[in-house]
Amino acid sequence: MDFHEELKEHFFKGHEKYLRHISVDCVIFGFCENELKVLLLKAKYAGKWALPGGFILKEEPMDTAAERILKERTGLDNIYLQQFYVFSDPGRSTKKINQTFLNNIGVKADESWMFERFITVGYSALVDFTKVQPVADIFSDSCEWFNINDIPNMILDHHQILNKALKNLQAQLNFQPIGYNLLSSKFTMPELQKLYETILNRKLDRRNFQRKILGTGILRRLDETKKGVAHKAPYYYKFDLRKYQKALKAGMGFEL
Amino acid sequence: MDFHEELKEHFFKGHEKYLRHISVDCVIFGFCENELKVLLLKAKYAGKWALPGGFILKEEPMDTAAERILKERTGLDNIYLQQFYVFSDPGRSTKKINQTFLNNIGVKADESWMFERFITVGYSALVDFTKVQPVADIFSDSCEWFNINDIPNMILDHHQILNKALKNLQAQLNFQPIGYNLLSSKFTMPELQKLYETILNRKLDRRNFQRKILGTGILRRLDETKKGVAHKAPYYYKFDLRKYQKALKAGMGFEL
DNA sequence: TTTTCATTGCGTTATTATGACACAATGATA
DNA sequence: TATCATTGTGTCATAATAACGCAATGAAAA
Repeated sequence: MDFHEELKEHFFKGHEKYLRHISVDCVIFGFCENELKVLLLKAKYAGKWALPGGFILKEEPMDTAAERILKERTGLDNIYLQQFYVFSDPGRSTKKINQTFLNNIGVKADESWMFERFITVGYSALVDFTKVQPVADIFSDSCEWFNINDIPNMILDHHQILNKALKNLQAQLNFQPIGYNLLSSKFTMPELQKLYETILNRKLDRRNFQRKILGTGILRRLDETKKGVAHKAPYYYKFDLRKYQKALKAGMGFEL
Repeated sequence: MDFHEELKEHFFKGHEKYLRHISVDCVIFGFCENELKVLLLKAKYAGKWALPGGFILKEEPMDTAAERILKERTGLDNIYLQQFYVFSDPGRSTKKINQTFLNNIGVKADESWMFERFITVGYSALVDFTKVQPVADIFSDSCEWFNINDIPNMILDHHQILNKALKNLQAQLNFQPIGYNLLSSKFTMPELQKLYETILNRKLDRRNFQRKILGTGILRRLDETKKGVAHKAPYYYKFDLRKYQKALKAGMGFEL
């Protein structure tokens, strides 16, 4: 099926495949070069950016839909993913954008399930930046990482969704271990601290941070140190998966 | 419009009024006689109980839908209400219950938007028990309070929804003031403590509790004491609304 | 009237957690 | 070989927390 056929199919038959009025939008966080990043799509004809999103198949669990979307945009499986809020403004509709879209590919349409109001469930994902291969979807020209402090214009309420996701992430940081999903398998203490500082958007005391993190017992220090740094070499650490999972479930009273 | 007509209208025309596939379910918490209660409806023909729920009008914000449902079941306005989770199992459908329901009122039906899969958004409400007048809806025989530790059989995943709401409430207790919505306007310290103990399901030290709660500054002690108790009379307190609201927004680092 | 007793208000103390900071060790670069 | 940014480890004062003591209250029992 060629591109036009696929699009027409989606606009005029999509409601036979997907649930109406409900969508899923993903805020995909990555960490790179000491900066917190978010993966965005450039919506065709909207001239604005958008969160990776999609719809729920009629027999599909919502979490699975989010995983599917994540997999399509990043190539990643088995990702830490959770819903964080539902956005339901009655004005949430991409009618104008989608009509322009159809117009530009030479299709006149007054009606489509895609023009209707959508309630969207926000999902938050934490991924290993280095393992992601961004892939655009059929509504988008490109798929790129953006610094959290340098977000472009976005369609609809996507900026609000992003903000809520960030606040959610910040709040979680005090109760749950986070780094496992955002860092590579081994990392140094300064790297982990930078991650926390970036998410919380404030400086932390190096020594107190180390004491508290190690106090939780979720880290295992390796005998290996980082090579090629022009100063004392920091140790590498790994997460102790067993204790990490335990801390995830039990939560950890934790004040940074 | 009589009862039958109203029901048939709902089953066969409801989708013109409401969004398909989406519902809202409310976990309504009250506090009475030192026990945490939840308001449930007895679903006709299901023989089981259910959370008060409903649907979203096509042009209605979801929060407004939840408020509307709450108002209809309790008579209350301006209630503390928040979404806490979305439940989306593909098997979430009241098809069987609703078909029995229609059958019993003499209507044969193979198709109705009400038979389809529903994704439901869970809302949690905190209300003043003494002000509630429980009212059943057209799908229910009765509307009653249940002790949180003595919940009857419930339809679908409503038990899971209730559990999630309770966990959510417990988690909030450490960061946000709660009592204002659940207690009458004036109350004693032991009453407030009982509320906390009931929600958290564990004993708290009387003296430490008082120190911490007062430390937040959200309470104002009245000059009045409780009358007619066979021991030292406790003072009455009120919430300092200004500081209470402030604490709601800012959160309060708080460990019980 | 007096005594009893469960409960309250207000307090103390030991322990633990937290924030702020000092200092020697490291290892590539100058 | 000296320099220097950065790391590992430790200290100390302060704040928060848990555990508990004791006198005061006031209706009910004696």
